[in-house]
Amino acid sequence: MEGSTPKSRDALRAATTRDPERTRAAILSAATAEITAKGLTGARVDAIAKRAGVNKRMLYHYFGDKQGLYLAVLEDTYSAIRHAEQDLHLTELDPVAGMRKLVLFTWQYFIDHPEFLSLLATENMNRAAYLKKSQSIRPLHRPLTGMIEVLLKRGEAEGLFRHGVDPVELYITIASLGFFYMQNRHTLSVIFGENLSAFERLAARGEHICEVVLAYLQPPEKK
Amino acid sequence: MEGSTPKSRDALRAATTRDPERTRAAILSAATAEITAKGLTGARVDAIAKRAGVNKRMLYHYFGDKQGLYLAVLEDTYSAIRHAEQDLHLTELDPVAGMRKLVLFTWQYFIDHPEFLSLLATENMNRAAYLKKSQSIRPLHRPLTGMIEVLLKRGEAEGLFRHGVDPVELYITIASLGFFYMQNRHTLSVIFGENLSAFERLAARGEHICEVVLAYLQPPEKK
Amino acid sequence: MEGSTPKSRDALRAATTRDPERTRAAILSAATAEITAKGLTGARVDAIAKRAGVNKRMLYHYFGDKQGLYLAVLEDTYSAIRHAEQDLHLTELDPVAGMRKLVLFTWQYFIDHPEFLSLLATENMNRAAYLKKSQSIRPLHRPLTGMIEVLLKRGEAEGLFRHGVDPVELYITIASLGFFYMQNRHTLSVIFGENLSAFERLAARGEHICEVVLAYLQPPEKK
Amino acid sequence: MEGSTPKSRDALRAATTRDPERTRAAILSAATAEITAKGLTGARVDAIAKRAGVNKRMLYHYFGDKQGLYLAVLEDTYSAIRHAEQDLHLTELDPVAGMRKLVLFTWQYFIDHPEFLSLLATENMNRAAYLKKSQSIRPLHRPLTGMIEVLLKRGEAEGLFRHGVDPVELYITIASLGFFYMQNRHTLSVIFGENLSAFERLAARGEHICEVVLAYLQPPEKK
DNA sequence: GATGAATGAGTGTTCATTCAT
DNA sequence: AATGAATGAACACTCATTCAT
Repeated sequence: MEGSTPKSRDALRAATTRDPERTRAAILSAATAEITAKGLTGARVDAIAKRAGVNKRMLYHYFGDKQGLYLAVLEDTYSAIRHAEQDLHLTELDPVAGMRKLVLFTWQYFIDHPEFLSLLATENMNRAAYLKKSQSIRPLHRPLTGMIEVLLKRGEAEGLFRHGVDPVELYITIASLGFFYMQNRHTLSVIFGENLSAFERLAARGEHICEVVLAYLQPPEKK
Repeated sequence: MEGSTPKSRDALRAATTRDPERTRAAILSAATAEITAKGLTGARVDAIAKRAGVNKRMLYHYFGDKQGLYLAVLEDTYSAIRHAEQDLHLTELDPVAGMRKLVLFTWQYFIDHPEFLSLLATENMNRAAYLKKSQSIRPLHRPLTGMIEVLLKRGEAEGLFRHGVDPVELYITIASLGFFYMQNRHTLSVIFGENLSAFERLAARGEHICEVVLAYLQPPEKK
Repeated sequence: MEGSTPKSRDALRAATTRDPERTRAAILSAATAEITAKGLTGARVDAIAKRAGVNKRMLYHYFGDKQGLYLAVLEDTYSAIRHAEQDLHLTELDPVAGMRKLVLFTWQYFIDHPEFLSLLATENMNRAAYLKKSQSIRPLHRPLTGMIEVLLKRGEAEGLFRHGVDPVELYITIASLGFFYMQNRHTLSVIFGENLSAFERLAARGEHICEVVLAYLQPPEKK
Repeated sequence: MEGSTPKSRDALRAATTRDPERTRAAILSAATAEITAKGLTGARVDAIAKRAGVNKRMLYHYFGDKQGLYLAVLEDTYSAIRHAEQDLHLTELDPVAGMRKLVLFTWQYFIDHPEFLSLLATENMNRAAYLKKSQSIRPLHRPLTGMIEVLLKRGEAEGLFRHGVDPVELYITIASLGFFYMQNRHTLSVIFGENLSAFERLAARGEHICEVVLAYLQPPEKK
């Protein structure tokens, strides 16, 4: 079972050369894979080291202990999605197009990054104990709400969106509709007797999410 | 660290009398608490036994092993929500009222039963491996989709709901909007700098969810 | 693995009727099977009870504890071979025929009763600790040496056997030649790459043992 | 109960230095003692570790698990006797002297190495399940039968031995006569009321075994 | 910077035995 | 006489972490 974890290309190079940067990256990548697959308590330090192709002692050298490594994984993972969002340049688009782009990007991101879903589940089982200790994560999120706020304000002014929508509440709704589906698709597929991971099913869900969000944003007076 | 886990009333009675029914229930209840708090790998068999106030050997007597106990918890937990839904008698209400009742019930259920959220997160990290083994869970879900289907059909006929809504997709959306919020409220509170667990915040979210769902269901021609 | 132990006919009757004699016999028979298959430490009290089709508590009722049960098995097993030997009525035969009959009987007994071999191995790993406690086993063996002594004396007087053969030493030799082969046939088959359990192989070994014993007994002056 | 198991000299050195070779040897030696004293199921991993003076975890580091350790003990023990036999250089002696040397060596080896007897008993209760998995044991035995074959052929040619003696059958007979006696001397001493472990008794048995084997080998025409 | 050996507290599980009915 | 629930000590094995080189 343990034997099947293949060394990544990073891992192979880390084993042969003395490249601290690469060693660190290999550990982080291996840790992300292990922890998101098995949870924090389920992940094994030995398995991470083997997967990274690195001596176990190195984990402690670079990250202090298992918890430090976990925190690094958490920060790294949050950072990735927030930076990807920045690259969307939503505020340069018109409100409806911008909102649609955000919704679809978010949905696609959850499809492409199951490790993000998994990590959040783990961290919330810990009641965000590690996240609270992080100095770097909180500031990452200001641009996100800012961006949504701009879109909402402009849409409101142009009569495209309803009044009084809370940007945080809205973002949570956007995330919910994709996150829950992707995270729980295994149990949902069983209880409903349908394969929710099928490609067409995912596309249909994306369209559904757009409809739900946009229907909600539509101003009532237009009806 | 965990020495303070208090014995429940069930536990105290199970310890003094020879009542298999009660012993089994005490174990199941303690296991649910432990597993939902720490995950399957994080939960400790010793802690479950101590919390239930029974000898550790009894867990194995009644449930075979830790995995068997986990499966029992899973079945028990799923059964509870599905039976509570049946008690709503939704099909006796008019479509909009029925839908609203389902949405609010679901939201309130997630607030009241954090163990349900937690357990689903755990099971999905296992890719539903245990759920797939259960014989009893699948049939539990037929009435749920049936109930929603009836509401949708009637609403559609009466011109209250849009056409072509998929009951499974809709239920997933209803669940998403509450589940994600409650499950991830710890991390969300940190990253957005707001206390999402506050009482008024929960009430507001409930109202928001209703609006989102009903806005989506509204037929486009009415707008 | 545990599921395959079938209840014997004794076991089935013991379960339905209140027949102490039969219950006791069923337990003894099940215990013999378990203990000789897995050794004293390897045998499980639960497995014995299940195999006997009897409540575990009954083992304690009839035999005190696991060790008492083991001692009963030991006495029962020794008693069986010694009584079978008595039934040979060796002293009524002429010396060579009598000796040959003893040798072949012993060999056949080991073939037919692997549990005897197994139990002796177990008891000798305990340095005969239980056997020493038994009151009934020692007296069982006087007829055996007596019988051999008679044969040797008569054979010696008739010039058929060499002088000064010690009956105990001779019996040990007779037993050795069959016992070792049967007890260790599994490892011997592996290390020598031959199937020592094959029917013809067993027959050949029986003839070989006879030859060895009789060659030894032949008086040197005859050569 | 077993608290008095003293640390061997190997064990004491292994505890103080970081010497993998010695640690491994100390574990193997301790395991041999424990397993041969109590059988595979009776042997305790904790007891082995304590006796070896190493941390329990090291057993798993070097040998995988208890079964792997047992297999190593088995291979090590078989290897020892087979190499000791090679050192006899039997084929350089005349047939009768060579055979006598083999017989007496075998007898003395069983006296000196009770662990060999015990281990074979254990392995045969397992129906040689572990031995069958070993890659290294089978080849060890070819020289033994080869050696005996040479002696038999030469003895036959010189008219000293009878025709048609099977080397495997003969070796089993030689081993039987000593093995059974040593392995079962505890029960035999009880049932026959004699101390079969007494020094003079062992010497007498050695002489008896030689007589039996050589009497069998003597050609019939000489009689 | 990097390694493999070493540790002690703990993991799920099993044991022979006893209790209450 | 017979049963199934209940027990506590022990079982093989694993964990994150540290030491010596």
